[in-house]
Amino acid sequence: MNADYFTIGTLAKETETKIVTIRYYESIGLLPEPPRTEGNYRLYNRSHLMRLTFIRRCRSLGFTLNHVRELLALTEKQDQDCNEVDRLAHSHLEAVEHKIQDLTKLAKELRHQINSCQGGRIADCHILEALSS
Amino acid sequence: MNADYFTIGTLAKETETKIVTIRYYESIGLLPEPPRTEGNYRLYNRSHLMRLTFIRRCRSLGFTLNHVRELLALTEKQDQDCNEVDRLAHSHLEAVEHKIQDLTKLAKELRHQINSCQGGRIADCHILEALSS
DNA sequence: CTTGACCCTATAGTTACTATAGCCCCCATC
DNA sequence: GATGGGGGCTATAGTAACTATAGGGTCAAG
Repeated sequence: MNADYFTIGTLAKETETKIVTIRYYESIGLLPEPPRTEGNYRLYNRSHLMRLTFIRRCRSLGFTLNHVRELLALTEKQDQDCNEVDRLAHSHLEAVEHKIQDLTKLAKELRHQINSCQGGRIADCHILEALSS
Repeated sequence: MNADYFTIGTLAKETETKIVTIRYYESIGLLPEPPRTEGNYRLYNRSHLMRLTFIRRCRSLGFTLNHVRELLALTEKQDQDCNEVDRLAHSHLEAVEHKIQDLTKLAKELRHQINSCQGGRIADCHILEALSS
């Protein structure tokens, strides 16, 4: 057994993902089928770890699995004609920048609310207003 | 009929939400039951619009409906003792700041990729690396 | 050689929608 | 005032992205 390989439980812990979710991603082709041990255990390496970490972060940022698939495809389309890649990257960048803007507004209001708490009571809360206009 | 009130179709268009999704939010108590016309049509106003806009933005930012429920509750807990509110606001702020960091990294790599496209071919892509460490 | 932690497949359940069926309201127009 | 088309209503079933459970095999430690 190579020290560079690890089982699904380790991968799950490192990425804070449920084991069943990892197998689910494999079943829908988002993660490649890894090699197996003689006892039929899946064996993962660093590249699986990176790919899964990427997927999980994207999911927590509100991208759908199809979005993630596209982003991963961008990675794999190196050294190819890039009109399509460019178009996709632009559209994803726009979405990402919009999300950053929204989150920045939300963070500002949360900080405001935390500051308002100094006196023991909440004065005025604009969390809803931050993202509702 | 007051001009300040509008039907579910209008609300759906304004918030880019499916009509069925609005009714679903009502059914799980995330949106209040609106008044009805004599013909049993739901009638919404600006406050419904704001609340739904907030919910939809939060969802697109990767918060679960339970997170959204908590954030909305923060808004409604004005003038109450604020230990709990403060704790929640801090924890949400932390999550939001983390999301901003991740998105900023992703945006940087997307911009890099877009620039690489100048020559007609993609040189090196680090989108995956941006969110996998 | 058994025990306990971990892995396997397969299937059913949950969350957050989304689509469809079958019917009602409203109002413009014939 | 009948009628037809664009909405709205409820109720139920289906989809996406997980999550839990059952029933069983693997493997290192004692």
